[in-house]
Amino acid sequence: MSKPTIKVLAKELGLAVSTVSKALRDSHEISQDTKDKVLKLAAQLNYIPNPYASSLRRQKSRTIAVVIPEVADSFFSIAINGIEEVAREKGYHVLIYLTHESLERETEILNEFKSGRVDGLLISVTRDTCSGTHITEAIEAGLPVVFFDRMCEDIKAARVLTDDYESSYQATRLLIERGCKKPAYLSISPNLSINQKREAGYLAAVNEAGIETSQARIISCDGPDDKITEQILILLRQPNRPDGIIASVEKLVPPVYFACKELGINIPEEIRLIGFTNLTASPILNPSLSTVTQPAFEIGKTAAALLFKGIEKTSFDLSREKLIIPSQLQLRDSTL
Amino acid sequence: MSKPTIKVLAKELGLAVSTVSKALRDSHEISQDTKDKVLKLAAQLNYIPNPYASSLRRQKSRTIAVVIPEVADSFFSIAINGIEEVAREKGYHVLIYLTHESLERETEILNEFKSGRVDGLLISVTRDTCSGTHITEAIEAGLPVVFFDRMCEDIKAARVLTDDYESSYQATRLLIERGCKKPAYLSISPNLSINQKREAGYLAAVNEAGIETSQARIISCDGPDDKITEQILILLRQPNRPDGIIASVEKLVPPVYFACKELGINIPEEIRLIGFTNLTASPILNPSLSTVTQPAFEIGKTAAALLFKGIEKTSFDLSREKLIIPSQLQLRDSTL
DNA sequence: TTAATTGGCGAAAACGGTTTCGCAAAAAAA
DNA sequence: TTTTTTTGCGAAACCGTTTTCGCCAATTAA
Repeated sequence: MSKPTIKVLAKELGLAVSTVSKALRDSHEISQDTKDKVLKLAAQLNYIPNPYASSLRRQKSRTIAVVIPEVADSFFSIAINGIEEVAREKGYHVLIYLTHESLERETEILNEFKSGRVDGLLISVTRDTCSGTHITEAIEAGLPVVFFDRMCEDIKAARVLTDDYESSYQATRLLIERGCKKPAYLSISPNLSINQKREAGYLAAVNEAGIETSQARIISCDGPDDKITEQILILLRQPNRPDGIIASVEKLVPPVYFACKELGINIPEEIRLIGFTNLTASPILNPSLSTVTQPAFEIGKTAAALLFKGIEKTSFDLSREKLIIPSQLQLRDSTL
Repeated sequence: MSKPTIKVLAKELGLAVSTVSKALRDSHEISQDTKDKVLKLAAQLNYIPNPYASSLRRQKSRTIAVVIPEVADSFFSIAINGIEEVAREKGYHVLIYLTHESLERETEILNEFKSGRVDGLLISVTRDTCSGTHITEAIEAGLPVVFFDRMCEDIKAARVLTDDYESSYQATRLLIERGCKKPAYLSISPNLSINQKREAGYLAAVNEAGIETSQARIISCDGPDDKITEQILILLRQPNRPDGIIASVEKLVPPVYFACKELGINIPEEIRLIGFTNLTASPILNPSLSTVTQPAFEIGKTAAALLFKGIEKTSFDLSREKLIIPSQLQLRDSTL
């Protein structure tokens, strides 16, 4: 029993294929009577239209792409959750692509989209992306694009972000209020949009508090992931080590804990810590971690909803949209 | 500059579309000379073949589907990493679908695949799946299917699993060796394949040690996620409370920590704990958590590789394949 | 030398839907 | 009544590839 096509439906009912097609799409040209018959037989044979035939003719795929650096990260996986939810409601399918921070891969992937494989794109860029032209090319080729979280400042496209500057400012202020005189800011990728804003927020708070630049450190933990702990150890072994740390991405949180444990530095007594993370485990860390929690699910949902608006209403100018969903500061024992 | 099709290439070069198509696919019927010309122009115009036209004609999509209960879970997100890696190598695209443990959704999704949208399926089933026929139907319709992690025992299909029985047995033995007289096993979904094996492994170890059934408890934490902690509190408030806990899924780990903290029960002095989880935060929990760590990445990679073997070699009988990749016991402070 | 083969290419028919257009009959308007 | 409009449907083109044939010329075998 091979898959029934629209042709066999037509033959079975003594109708033309065009009639069947219209009946299935509930066209007004077809009588209710005929529609009923067609629908009935279609249900009976469990007819499922071939999506590729439809895509070819209609020049749309009912598919969107999600391009992200990494999926094994609480922020991105939760965001995907939000994206999938609205895609499903809309009857769209979701293709997923991981760049692993490789601009080259990202470029390849985006280039492929010029073929019309997807109707829209949700992207959180690599840390090296802003030098490329692949995204603007895709946009110019007519692909609706929404940045979420990580974006390129100078590309005119929709974006759904969180309040990186503000939340980083608040996090830094918190450390200072709790008594930190030498708060340090840890990052991974200096030129990433979100990092620049978080860094700026940190600096604003530090300057406002009148902390000398010599005491305010911005440490960029580049290099391979397994070397991060070493870099933090070096930082914490300095005689004039920081008494507060902002871990600006999730990945930096475990290394900070490791380093403190190794050096016998007590959190929060000797060093206060706050991290940008959505880890569910934050409350059960030792000590429990104060976090800047991003609205990952909402960002995913909102970005997807925006994208669909752009896909469905061509009159809608997607590129003007800039949505900010605030993060939340959750205070726990690491900043007592 | 609209997208160049094979037709414009043909016209530009004064060739037939069939010739161009064959040249692009490096057919032996075409002279090297012609191929060079075609390839050159194609590169120049950045020609990307329309995937849907190709899919329609060839009746294959170069796309696979990944159907999982949830993506915001360290096991599944890491597994996706492995899957995406091999899909990319093979030039395949990856569609992702989340069931959120709903059998109904899963059925809808699988039904859609009868249309030929995907060439293969990687699935980790919901906790209610085994009652349905949707998977066997898909297989019978000719879709290559590989189960990974969660599967249905009685469906004849390929599977890539970890050694749930054995690792649970070892974990339980560890608790007993460290002195636990009353180890309890916590689960979420009793009828899930992986749970049954883990439960069996637990029981084997418990029986082997001669622990009375009255002291060996299997607690099923059903109900909504936010009630889990309450159920564990009830368990731990019993006068004859357990002195060891196996948290058989990641989701149970935080509630156990919460409950112990609330009741002032010390881990590991008063109760030892081991969890099935891939959380990167395990080493920095309070106390650090001993885990059964599943080879999530390898499972994803292996399952995908197997699937592609089934897709590419029709002679290969996928359904006989059963691969087991062992988990690792990582001992930390929660079982000292 | 002629016959058989090979190499290189083009015409056209798929793949399975969608959409445009045309046509007849029925209904409404004149 | 005739004319116009509406209703319901079918024929055929089309989306962009792939693939099967068939053809002619050039090469090889007989």
